[in-house]
Amino acid sequence: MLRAREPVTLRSLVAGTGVSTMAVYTYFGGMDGLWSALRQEGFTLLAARLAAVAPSADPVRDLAAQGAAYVANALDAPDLYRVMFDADFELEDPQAADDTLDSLVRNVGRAKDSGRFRGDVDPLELATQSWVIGHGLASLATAGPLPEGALTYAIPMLTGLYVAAGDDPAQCGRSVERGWRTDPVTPPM
Amino acid sequence: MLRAREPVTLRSLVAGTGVSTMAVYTYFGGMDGLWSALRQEGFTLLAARLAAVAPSADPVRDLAAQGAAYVANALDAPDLYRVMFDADFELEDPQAADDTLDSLVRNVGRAKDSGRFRGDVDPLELATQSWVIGHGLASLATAGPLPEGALTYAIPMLTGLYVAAGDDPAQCGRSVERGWRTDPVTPPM
DNA sequence: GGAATAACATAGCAGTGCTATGTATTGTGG
DNA sequence: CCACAATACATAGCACTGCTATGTTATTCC
Repeated sequence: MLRAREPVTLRSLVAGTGVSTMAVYTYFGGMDGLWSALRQEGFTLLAARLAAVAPSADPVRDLAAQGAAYVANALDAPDLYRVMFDADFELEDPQAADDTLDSLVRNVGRAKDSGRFRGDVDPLELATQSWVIGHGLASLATAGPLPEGALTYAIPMLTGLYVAAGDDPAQCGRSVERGWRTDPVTPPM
Repeated sequence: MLRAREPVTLRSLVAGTGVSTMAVYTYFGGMDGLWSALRQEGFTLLAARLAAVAPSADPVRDLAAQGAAYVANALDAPDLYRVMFDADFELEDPQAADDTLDSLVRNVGRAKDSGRFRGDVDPLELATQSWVIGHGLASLATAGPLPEGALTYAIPMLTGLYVAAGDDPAQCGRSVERGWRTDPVTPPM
């Protein structure tokens, strides 16, 4: 994990590569393009990591496992995560950000189909709310104010959210707990 | 609301003031100190705004009203809000950040005392979880990816959180709804 | 195999935060 | 009341930043 936090400058980037500063302009069109490409890469990695959560017979567990994968992804590369949401949200490929949500939306749909969630639950809305919890935890944890242990707040928070969506409290608690405890593994490149 | 987002430079700051760049070093000790002072001011304003939420007879309503005040504060000055959580969390006066939470913690305690929340609820934990929801919404909304209307997700999310803490679902829904609809007013300076 | 095009390197520009130094201005002890 | 020390700034300049204009190769196409 990076700790030094020295500034990322154009000249420091090309220092060890034996290449000149112009290469950055050839491939990225400047520093803005480089940061943009980096954010894009961050969302691609995130989407891949969420997609790597193997679906089980329990869609609520899978939702919690994806939440754990989301937070773990942020903590594995906190600087990258912060860069992703630093600038105004203008990705040249917004599809990558949508893919992040889509895998959540699908699991909410599965939970509806299996009768765990009520029929009037909007999958996109509930997925977005799960995202808000994951981002809130990841953002505060990577920024500093939230202690590491507070990440387990995701368990009661997600449980409350999914119980409100219709799931049985006891069963939901077990599902979320098991999903959250799932050791998230970085997907192969 | 600021839209231009031109870079904040030392020379552009002192341009119209008839003062030289050295004044910034006399009063803030450099740009880092200036940004730090700006973050500090942001937390002071936020704490004042949360403290300005007048307590009612319904502590759950007050919690939701503080959530609304938190998000409104972020949306009134989105650039300031982002600066607050941009850098590593090193405030010269962490008390200002703690004050932000304390007013929430007190309302959770009131909800416990009135029997709305269970006795085993940890006020600091539940206040922190409310903060996570508020920050998640505010951060995603000010960064761009979340549409404006999604801020009302706070209502079902907070309701789910407080119902899980022991509140009656129907009563909690009414309290949170009323609290969230409270028009937040900027406190006098 | 000559020409057009891309992929770089070199050098330099305007602008950045910051500091060394100089110069008033203010407060203070006798 | 006044020499004097300390503060509050202004001026000039340094090292560094992202970026661009121009030159120099390499590659590709017909």
